[in-house]
Parts: sequence; structure tokens; C-alpha cells
Amino acid sequence: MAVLRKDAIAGAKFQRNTRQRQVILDELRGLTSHPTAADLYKIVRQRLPRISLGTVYRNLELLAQMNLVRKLKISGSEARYDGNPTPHSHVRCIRCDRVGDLEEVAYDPGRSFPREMGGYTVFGCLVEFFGLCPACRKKSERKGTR
Amino acid sequence: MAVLRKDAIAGAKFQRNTRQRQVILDELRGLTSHPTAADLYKIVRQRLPRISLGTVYRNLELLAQMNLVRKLKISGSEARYDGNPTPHSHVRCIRCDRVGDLEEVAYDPGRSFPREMGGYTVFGCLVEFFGLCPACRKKSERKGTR
DNA sequence: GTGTATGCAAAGCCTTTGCAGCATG
DNA sequence: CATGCTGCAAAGGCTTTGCATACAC
Repeated sequence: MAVLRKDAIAGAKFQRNTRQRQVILDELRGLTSHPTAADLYKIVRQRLPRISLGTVYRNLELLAQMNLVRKLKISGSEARYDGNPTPHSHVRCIRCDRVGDLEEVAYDPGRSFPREMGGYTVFGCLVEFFGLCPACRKKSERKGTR
Repeated sequence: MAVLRKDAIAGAKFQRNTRQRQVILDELRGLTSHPTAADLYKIVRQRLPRISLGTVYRNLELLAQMNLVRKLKISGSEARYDGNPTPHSHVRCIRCDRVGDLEEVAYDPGRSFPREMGGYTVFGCLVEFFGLCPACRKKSERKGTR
């Protein structure tokens, strides 16, 4: 399990290395499914049956602020979380809302940030691709719909 | 005012051309501020004092499904709406959450969609740039913060 | 006249938060 | 052993929805 250190990142917002926090980070890092807070709550509860959903939210928020995980606001109302904080893009299935990773970098790798765009000083960008996942594409082909 | 036609787009989800719907579309098209539903509700109420927030939400949803407007899920919990449905990108100010338009197309204009990426059949993508808007940059410079 | 859209208000859903007690460093 | 963190539960904020009525076609 990854060990949390309060000085992992300058300006860390938390002080203590609780079991709840460690398990949340550990489980999220073991997944590539971009779970919602509720998904992760179910999973973590298998190891810590008394953990509360509020604690899951609080820790995900802190871990995201420390850039140990990423909070994805794409696809629907629920936030999803990604245990891989390195830069990469996401694809969302327009049919089933599944979210996949793309190694491809986000945007125009030749140019760097920060740079000026439309009056703004731009530091970076987020890209969300959308399309059909393999499973939903097969269903579509079978049904003859698109 | 733009006139709605029920056959404007194949598969139109609505049947009737109500005054509420026309005013909502008309006002949204006149703005470049990417208002939230509540913002637009305030504006539309000046012309239709008895309109309800529910009606605003219902119509924005329908108009978005018809691709007459765009629903932006970026920056925070509230959805924002864009009266310009043509492809373009957005910049969000990380300080004040203002959202601006960028004429620049979203991603790697040289390549086209649909194409295969990571097993998905990708139809397009959304890009959200983030940085500081002119006003917030000035404030930062004055304060010496970044 | 028929059936869709509206206004109103209540409900839904995700997320945040107050508080008292617990556990970490 | 001080105080940051947790569990619990309630509250909050945005959005959706049920229902009776109004109105577009």
C-alpha cells in the first residue's frame, strides 16, 4: 500500500495518516474504472466496514488537492475519481458512460503552457473524448443501429 | 428572434413552439457569458415574469438535445449553457470561474473523426482550457501572488 | 379538441458540513 | 495528550418531476 506522508507535496492539507485515507488511496490506485465516490465507498467498506461516505468524500477531496488522485467532472452529474495523477486523457462512452484512459496527451503536445489564448493566461487543458466503447459498439452493430 | 421549427433538426424532441422556448433561446443566443440555468432564469423573467425555473431547465435540456445550444459541464457543480452550438473550445478562469470562448478548434484539427482510440470509436472531443482571465491576472499582479 | 408544455412545489441526488468522540503523531 | 479525523446525520445546492391547468396546433 502506498504510504502517505504529510510532506509528500508542499502545502499538504492534511496532517495524519489514517487507515481510512490509506485504504481509499490504495483501492483507488488499484482500479482503472474511474469510480464514483459511491462506488469507492462500497469497495472500501469491504476492508473498513464502519467507514462513512462522508469520510470517503473528504479524503478524495484532500487527495485530489494534493494531486495524488484526479477528480473527473465529465459525463453526468457524479464526479469520478482517477487514481492515476499523471497527465492523460479520457474517453467516455456515450451509451454506457464508461470512462477509459488514453495514453495520448491532451492537446497539441508541440506547444507548451503557460501561453496566451484569447486574453487568458492558460496553464493547461483537459480533454474529454467521446464515442462508443467496444462493448456498446458490438451491441450497436448487432442491432443495426448506430 | 430566432424562430423555432419543429423540423429544425431530424428527431426533434419537441412539438410546439412556445413563447417560453423562443425567449429562452433568443436570450441565450444574445449572451457570450455562458450563464447557468439560474442566470438565464433571471434574465428571461424580465420578459416573461411568470416563467418557472423548471421550464427553463426543461427547455435548455431539449434545446441541447437538438444541438441548438450546448450544455457545458465544466467548472464546478453548476451546468452552464452556450447559445453558440458550433464547435469551439472554452477557457475557464481558475480564480473567478468565468468561462470564455476560443475560436481555436478543439483538438488536432489535422485528424478527423470518427477514429479508433484505445478500443473506442471516437466521434469527437471537448476541450476545457484553464488559466487566468485578464481581470484576475491583473489582480494577481497587483498583489504579487500568482 | 387533443395532447404537449407550463407553473408550482415537492422530491431526488450528489455532496458538504456540524458535532461529539476517537485515534494519530 | 492535543487536535486532526471519523461516523453519523442533517442540511445544502442544483436539477428533475408529478400534477392540474393553460395553450399551441
